[in-house]
Amino acid sequence: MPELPEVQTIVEDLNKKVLGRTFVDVWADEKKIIKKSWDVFKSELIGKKIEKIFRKGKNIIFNLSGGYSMLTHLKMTGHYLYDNYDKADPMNSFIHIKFSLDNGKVLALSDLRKFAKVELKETSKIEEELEEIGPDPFEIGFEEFRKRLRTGKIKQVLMDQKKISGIGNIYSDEILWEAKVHPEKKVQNLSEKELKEIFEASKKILKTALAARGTSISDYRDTEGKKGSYGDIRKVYRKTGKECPRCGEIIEEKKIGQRSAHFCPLCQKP
DNA sequence: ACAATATCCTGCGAGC
DNA sequence: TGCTCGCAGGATATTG
Repeated sequence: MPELPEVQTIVEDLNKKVLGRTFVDVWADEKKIIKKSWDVFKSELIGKKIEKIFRKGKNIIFNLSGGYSMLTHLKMTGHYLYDNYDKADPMNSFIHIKFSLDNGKVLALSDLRKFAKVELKETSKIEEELEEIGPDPFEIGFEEFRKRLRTGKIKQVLMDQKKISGIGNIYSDEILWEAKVHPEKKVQNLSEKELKEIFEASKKILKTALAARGTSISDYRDTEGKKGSYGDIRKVYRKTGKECPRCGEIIEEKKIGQRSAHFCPLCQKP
């Protein structure tokens, strides 16, 4: 599922490929992904030029001409595919939206589970929406990071986009393993040292994953339909029953909230 | 005010 | 072999 490293990779690719292009047509077979009337969406989008593409948390925002912006969230299984992507991979075959561009090429949105969200609104309204989303670990220093966490189980808090954005289930597991902190530990019970470790681990893991172009254990693909390689070097996520790469203990899995957490019971004591 | 739970969706792997 | 069933999960809505 796309988290910060995957979304950032996509945004960088999109900036190289579709920045400055104008939408000439749009097609969809699953119109519920669009949050407003299809006819209105289509008529508002066509003719708009892509002036800027950026990321806020896990959201991708296209600033368009005419004071409009398109906000997209890929949720679990969404990914963008551009022009000549890898069609041999079945994961790239769940295409529900196709944006036709003025260079004759197509930007498509593939989404197996159809959870993705596409919103087209005035830029000021989109900006209001984005204010709800907290900063990612690269945008703040340690003091701000600590201030934003406050209470709750650390894994859940790390995944709360209002507090800190960009981190989901995969990287929260990896970050907490790196920082040697149990996922169920309460924020208020964490030492200064542990909080600092978590903050530093957040940046380290996300940076490493970005360099690997993300994690593609299940569904994530880049705009060419290619996989990222962080899955090959991950330590704990979906490694239940395997040995901890640091101490050799068997990795455990536990439901925290509705999410599965993977951790080493020896390195990450409760 | 906050936290726990249900909801959306569909391919896949496990189990019979 | 082929079926059924439950799981995966981000964010939001709903309930406690």
